[in-house]
Amino acid sequence: MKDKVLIIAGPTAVGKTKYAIEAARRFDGEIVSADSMQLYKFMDIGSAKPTKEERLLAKHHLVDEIDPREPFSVAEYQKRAKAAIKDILSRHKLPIVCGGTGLYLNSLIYDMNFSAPPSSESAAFRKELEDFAKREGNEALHRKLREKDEKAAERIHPNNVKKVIRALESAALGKKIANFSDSFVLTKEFDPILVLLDRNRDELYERINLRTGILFEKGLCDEVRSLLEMGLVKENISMKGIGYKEVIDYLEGKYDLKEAKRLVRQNTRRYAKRQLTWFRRYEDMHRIDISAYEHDEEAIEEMISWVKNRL
RNA sequence: GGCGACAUAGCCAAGUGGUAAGGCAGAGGUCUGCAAAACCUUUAUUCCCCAGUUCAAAUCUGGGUGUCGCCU
Repeated sequence: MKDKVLIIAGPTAVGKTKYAIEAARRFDGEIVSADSMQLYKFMDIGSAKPTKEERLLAKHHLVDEIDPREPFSVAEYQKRAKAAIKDILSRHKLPIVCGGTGLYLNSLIYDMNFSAPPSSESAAFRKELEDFAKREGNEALHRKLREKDEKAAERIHPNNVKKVIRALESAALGKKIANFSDSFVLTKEFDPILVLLDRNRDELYERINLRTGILFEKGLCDEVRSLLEMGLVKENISMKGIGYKEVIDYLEGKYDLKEAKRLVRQNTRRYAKRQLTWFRRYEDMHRIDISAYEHDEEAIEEMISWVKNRL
C-alpha cells in the first residue's frame, strides 16, 4: 500500500497554517510548505511566514531555506519537497503539504517531469529572444515558435512572451515543451489526500485587507529596505512577490504609502482569486468552507475527521 | 431667496445630432523550469425624470428633481 500524504491547499490569508499545525499535532505529522515566497530566507513579514511559536508546534520543511539572491524554480522545489516527504515517511510520520502555490502543488500531486534542460544555462539565448520581441514585436516572436513547435504556439498567447520564450528555448534544445493538461497523471510515489480550505469571498477579502494592514505595522517597509541593502533588486523574482514590489516602488517615490497599501491589498485579492481558479481543477479535493462554521475549531474537527477516515 | 455649473455602469469618466470610448474596482479563465510570475476574456438594450423639436436626441428646447459653488 502506498504511503499517504495529506495536502492542504487554500488561497492566501484563508488561515491554512493553523489547520496544518492542528493536523500535524493530531496525526503526528510534519509540514512541508508549498509556498513560493515563504521558502526564502529574510522575507518573513511580507510572505506572512508562520511565526516562531507556530514553528515550534510542528516541524516545518521548506520554510526559510532558500537564499533569495539565488535562482529557484519548480524543479528545485519538486526535488526538495519530495526529499522532505520521503524523509518524513521514513520516520513513520505523516507528511502534510500545505500551501497555496498551485504549480508547486501540482509538481507533487501529478507526474511532472522536469528533465528538460535547465533554463539558467541559456540565459543569453533568452535575453536575445527578449530583445527580439521588443524590437520586432510579440507576434514576430510567436511566429518563430510556430515554425519550431506548432502545438505550443497554438496554446500560448503571443503576448505571453515569457512562455513563448520558454517554449522556444525548450524546442531549441530538442525537447518540445509538454502540455500539462494532456497528462493529468497522479503521482505513483504516494497517495495524496486533498483538502481545500476556502471561505466566502467577501470574508476572504476582508481578511486580506486586515492582514495587509498588519504586515505594514510589523515593519514590512523596513524588511524591504534591508533586503535592498543586501543587494536584492526589483528584478529578482523574490522581490516580485506581493508586498515587496509595491513597497520598492513606494521607496523609490513612485507613489505614497497609502497607495502602496492599496495596491498590496488589491494584488493580494487578485492573487487569491487566481489561486481559487487553479484549485478548481483538482477533482478529488475535499472542500471545506470555513465560513459555514461558527468557529475555526469546528471546521478543524470536520477536516480532522474527514482525513482520519482516509488514513 | 437670486445667479451659475453639473447630472452617463459600483467608482472615475469620454462623447455637443447618426445608434454609448477608455480606466479602475468586480467576475471568469490559461498554465510542465522565475508561478505571489506571466498572459487572456468579460462588464450600460441605454445616458436623473417628464414633455417637445427631428427621419434620427446622452447630445437641441421647455419644465421638474437632485448635487455642488457663489451671492443675499
